Amino acid sequence: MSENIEQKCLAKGVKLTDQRKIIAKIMSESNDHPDVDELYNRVSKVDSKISIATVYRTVKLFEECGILTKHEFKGGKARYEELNEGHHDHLIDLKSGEIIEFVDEEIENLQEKIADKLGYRLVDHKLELYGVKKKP
Amino acid sequence: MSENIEQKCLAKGVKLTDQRKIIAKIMSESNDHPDVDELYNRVSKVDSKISIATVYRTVKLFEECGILTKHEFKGGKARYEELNEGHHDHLIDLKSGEIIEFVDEEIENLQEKIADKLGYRLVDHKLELYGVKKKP
DNA sequence: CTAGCTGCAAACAATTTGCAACTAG
DNA sequence: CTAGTTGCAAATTGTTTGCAGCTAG
Repeated sequence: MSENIEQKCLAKGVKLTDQRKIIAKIMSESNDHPDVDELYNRVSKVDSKISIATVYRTVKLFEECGILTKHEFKGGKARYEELNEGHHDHLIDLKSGEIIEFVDEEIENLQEKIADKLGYRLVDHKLELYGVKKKP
Repeated sequence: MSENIEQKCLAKGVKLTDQRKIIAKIMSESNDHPDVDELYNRVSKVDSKISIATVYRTVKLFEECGILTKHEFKGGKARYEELNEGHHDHLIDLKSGEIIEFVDEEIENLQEKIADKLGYRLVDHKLELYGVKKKP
């Protein structure tokens, strides 16, 4: 089964401080995509002494360890989400700001094919759809 | 044929000042995707008195008028490019930073289909591929 | 122990804004 | 004429960093 964030830190030789444990816990419990400010708010409720600098540092560290991914959606601050095995893309509701995750095999393959055709090996990609809810 | 930037401004009732004309001209002559700083450099060569604030303001105005599009590629400043009828996406060479434009009907359709399936009308999207050149 | 972490406040980088003087229409 | 624009410098916003003290392993 999928190991949790603390186990991943252990595996990477990353020191597990109290503040990191708290940030890790909050992130694994979050089903949305909080920005650093929001994450800082949530973290502060558990330990009000944690500084925002630590949150920034931790979030970057976790990203480098492959524990979190960073999203830079349109015109805003960076948002983070836990990185689990299943890759997915995002559809952002322009009215509400809600973020819907989706997976589509076909589109993944197509991207590989395009990169290949252009003479590149695909390393990473970003697909974001922006839309508004349809009337039924 | 496609109208030029100045015509578009006229049509939108946007006042055409000297600085806007210069910025418009530079942008239509640019085949790359300059960030504001780079654009400011190019513009300064024509009129060294134009301030960077004006460049920021103009670029935002032009974006709102549908004259330019803004790209926020990974971890950098915003880059701009003229918006012509032909939509395209980008592949970014992670080694050189080079940006390759491409069009793929199939992927465009697929995106519509996905949004639709999720109950949304697609308003905009962003697809960026990040890759490295393949050895032949 | 000690390499690595933390909080704090100051530093940065990109972008925005208030204001008084100017200019396109 | 006058609403809108500009240049300047100061202000904001998101993020990073130097440093002295603290802590996990």
